[in-house]
Amino acid sequence: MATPAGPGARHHVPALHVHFTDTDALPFPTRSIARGDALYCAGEPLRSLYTVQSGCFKSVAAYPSANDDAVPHAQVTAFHLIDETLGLDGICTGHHESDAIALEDSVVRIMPVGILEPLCREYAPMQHALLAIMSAEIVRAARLALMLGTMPALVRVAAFLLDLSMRFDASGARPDTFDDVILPMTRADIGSYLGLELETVSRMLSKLQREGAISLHGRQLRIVDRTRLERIG
Amino acid sequence: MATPAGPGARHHVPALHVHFTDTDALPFPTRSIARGDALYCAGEPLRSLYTVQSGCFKSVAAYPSANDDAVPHAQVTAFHLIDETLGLDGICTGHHESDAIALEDSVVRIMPVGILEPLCREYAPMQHALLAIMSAEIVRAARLALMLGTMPALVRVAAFLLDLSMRFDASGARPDTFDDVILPMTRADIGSYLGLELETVSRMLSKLQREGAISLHGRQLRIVDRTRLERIG
DNA sequence: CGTCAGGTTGACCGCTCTCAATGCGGGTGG
DNA sequence: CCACCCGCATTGAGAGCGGTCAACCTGACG
Repeated sequence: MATPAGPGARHHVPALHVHFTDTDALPFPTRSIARGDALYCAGEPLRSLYTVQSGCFKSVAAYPSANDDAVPHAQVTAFHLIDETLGLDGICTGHHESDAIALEDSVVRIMPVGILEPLCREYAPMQHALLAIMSAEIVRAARLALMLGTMPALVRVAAFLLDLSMRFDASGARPDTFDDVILPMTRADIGSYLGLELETVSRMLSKLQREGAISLHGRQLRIVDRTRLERIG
Repeated sequence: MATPAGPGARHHVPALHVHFTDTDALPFPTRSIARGDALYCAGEPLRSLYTVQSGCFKSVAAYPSANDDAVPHAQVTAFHLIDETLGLDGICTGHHESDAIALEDSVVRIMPVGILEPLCREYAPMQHALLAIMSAEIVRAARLALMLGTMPALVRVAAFLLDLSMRFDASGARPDTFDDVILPMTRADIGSYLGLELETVSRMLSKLQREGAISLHGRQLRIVDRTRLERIG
């Protein structure tokens, strides 16, 4: 690897979901979404990008089975925590490519696309930030693909927990300490995201707990031995 | 799926690797790369984006194993055909996240990043095109992840062949008919991209041939029964 | 003609999926 | 307050897909 870095080097790009710090001053409107409701659905015309102010979302991409299965494969393609941006996948077609579902009662800041492009033409830092966010999203998706293509289940789960805890910590929104996280999604969501069945996720979590890397009660997760977890993931 | 579409609907976003049509008039310089050489390597500072004028590339992402394996997992994350753009993953960090290796003797058009952002601020269509390309790359990577997470080997290989043939056709560069393609990459490259071992790729190709969907001799591929292939992939 | 990279095919085994049973917690209504 | 239910989670047993190892084949090239 050409980028030298210390332990935990894999995560030297922690802010994969970058946020629009420069727009904090701008009076964008907000919108509240109840747990389980959709912020937008696949196929809808793209009206805005959204930044999570509170709560949490998952992006679900549906896959039209060629031979009209009644079960058109679907997969969670991303989780979006506080300060992270949703809707980027819709820019290319002008339509959303996935559903965005709230995992908790949530609030988002609305950035209409019609305003966004002219804004970026005026403010170079804003343009740069948008490009950086999109590029980071490309990198994030590519790493996910890499993980799904090459890593065994235990490694995927461990890496997922590390990534999630870092992002929760970055958001600074939780009273949780660095090592305490409440998982906002179900085992099925995690499994879908990682390309595993929910039973496999559960088994790997149990295994990590037996090995002393984590402790968990339901969705309450504590990272007991981060070093051990990093060695695995 | 909310977007209605005819057969082959999955590929209703054929131009996943969009190209800069609006810049054709601009006198960007070009560079030639010999087969097997690197256009850039991971970790290098991002100087330019590149559009393929002739030839073909693969992007290879290296993954630093936590416990310094001598074998730091690596995976092909993309193939880049004519008119498709390389280097987008480096915008977020200012450094390339992957190696770009030429699969044939190739020529690229060079677009310095220092010029790109000011240019996009002046020309709205160009800005829009760049955002569209990056968004499309996000969608492409997410779909790859989806496929690696949910599809069995035969489906992955079939979908890959369909995707590749469409992109070759879109480039219009080959004398090949729609159904004739010369695969520029090895079985190992395909396997790495699809999260499979090269033996599995070979087996799936043989199976598709036995079933009459394709015929292949080495890297010369002919799609005999596209409908059948689409039913699988 | 030998060598070597790339490709094909076979046999075996392990990881993960599948199916199924059980456990757990938080609601709601009797 | 308890019974019941329902979504979610855990755990086990068995099967299958794909990884692994190995042998062999093919074609290009010196």
